[in-house]
Amino acid sequence: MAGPGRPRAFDTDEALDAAVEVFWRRGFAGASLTELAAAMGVNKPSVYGAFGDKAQLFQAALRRYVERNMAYVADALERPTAWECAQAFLVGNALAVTMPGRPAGCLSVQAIATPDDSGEYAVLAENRAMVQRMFADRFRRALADGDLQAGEDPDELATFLITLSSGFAVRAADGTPRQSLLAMAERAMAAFPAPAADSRSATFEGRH
Amino acid sequence: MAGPGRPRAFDTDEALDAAVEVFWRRGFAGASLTELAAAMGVNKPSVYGAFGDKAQLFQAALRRYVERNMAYVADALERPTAWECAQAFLVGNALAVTMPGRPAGCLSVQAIATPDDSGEYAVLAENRAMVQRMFADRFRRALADGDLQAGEDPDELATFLITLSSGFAVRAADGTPRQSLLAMAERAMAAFPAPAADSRSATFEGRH
DNA sequence: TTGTTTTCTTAACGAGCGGTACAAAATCAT
DNA sequence: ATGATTTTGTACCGCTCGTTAAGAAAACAA
Repeated sequence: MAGPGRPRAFDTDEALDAAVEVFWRRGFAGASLTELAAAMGVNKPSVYGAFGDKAQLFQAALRRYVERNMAYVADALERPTAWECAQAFLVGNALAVTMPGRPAGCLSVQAIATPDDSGEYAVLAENRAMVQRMFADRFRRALADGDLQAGEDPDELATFLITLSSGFAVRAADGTPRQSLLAMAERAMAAFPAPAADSRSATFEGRH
Repeated sequence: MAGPGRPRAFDTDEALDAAVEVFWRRGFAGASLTELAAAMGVNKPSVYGAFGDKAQLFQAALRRYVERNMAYVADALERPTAWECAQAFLVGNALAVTMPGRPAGCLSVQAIATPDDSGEYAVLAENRAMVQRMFADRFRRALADGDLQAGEDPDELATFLITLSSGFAVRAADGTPRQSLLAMAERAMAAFPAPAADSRSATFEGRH
């Protein structure tokens, strides 16, 4: 496995995890390479050698974040009904943005406030749009399955979920406690069509 | 009115309006004093002379923004019922964050992504908290008036509204069109207690 | 050993940042 | 006119940013 040349003196996976943490707390522009390199336990030129420039490092960190801290999305998409799918997403998001011992909020929402800073805003917006598309497709399938009543707009329902989760991220960063977000997830589900008559009261029990 | 000294060569009100626009588009950290001064049509030392440092300029811009672009909040708080109040707020917010010819999103949400940049994050979080408190108080009064059914939590309802509006701001900045946000406002109101039996279907008509 | 290759450390680069010194210019009061 | 006072324009300060040049150090292959 090892070719010629001096071996790398740090674990790139651990270093990337540390970078995720810093980007999560500080955002893209707010995270300086000095702070990043220090948190990663590595000198700045080694960061460039291993990950490329700041934008590439951020995108690697975003990928890592998605697969490590947004697993609840894939989880929700596999639920049998559209209603359970939506509920699992909102609850999973509320939990994810209020994880004890991790930065409050969502890297994908908080990392960049405003457009034009570079291309990074587009990367995050595309990430949000992708998640939205996945739920819209799921709801389209639910419509075909008859699991969602005809006349409902799958795109509108997906937008509803992503908008709520974006709000959750902002509020979590403001310090809103987990329980408040879970209560809002439950309330919001009252606006989701066709509670399917059975699952609604049961699934929230014992959660808070 | 005019004391001694050379008279100011620019209109401070117009200059502040220009600063609002820049902070709104770029955020606090993203707006450089060079860009601010250029947009204000003023040299940098004159900005300091008229407004103080960047933080003070930002707070003046925020105050201006609140009174010029968040009038829908005071408007909503004066509605006769809690339900109409909530609906007016969500619709007003959806319209405000998608104003044609103005930056998409909300200055109070977008301007600062992450804490610790200085004290500015706290200023904005306090602004959001204040609005939330105003609605919680309004809903407490509604409870006393019997306008909101007993057992409802005014703080939870207020948090629900602010969370939605934060989500609206993020989504608007992503390019979500006004109609989508209005549809979400209407949908979210299905989760708001006690539609009061009369007003719900009527108030949304002719809006989109 | 002697290259070859890769990573390491140190130190610095140019650019842009928020903020300011300084003197010329424009107004008031006397 | 003559100060006193305030704003204006220019030019600059120290600092931090992302990024890189340069050489020492550590592995492999011959």
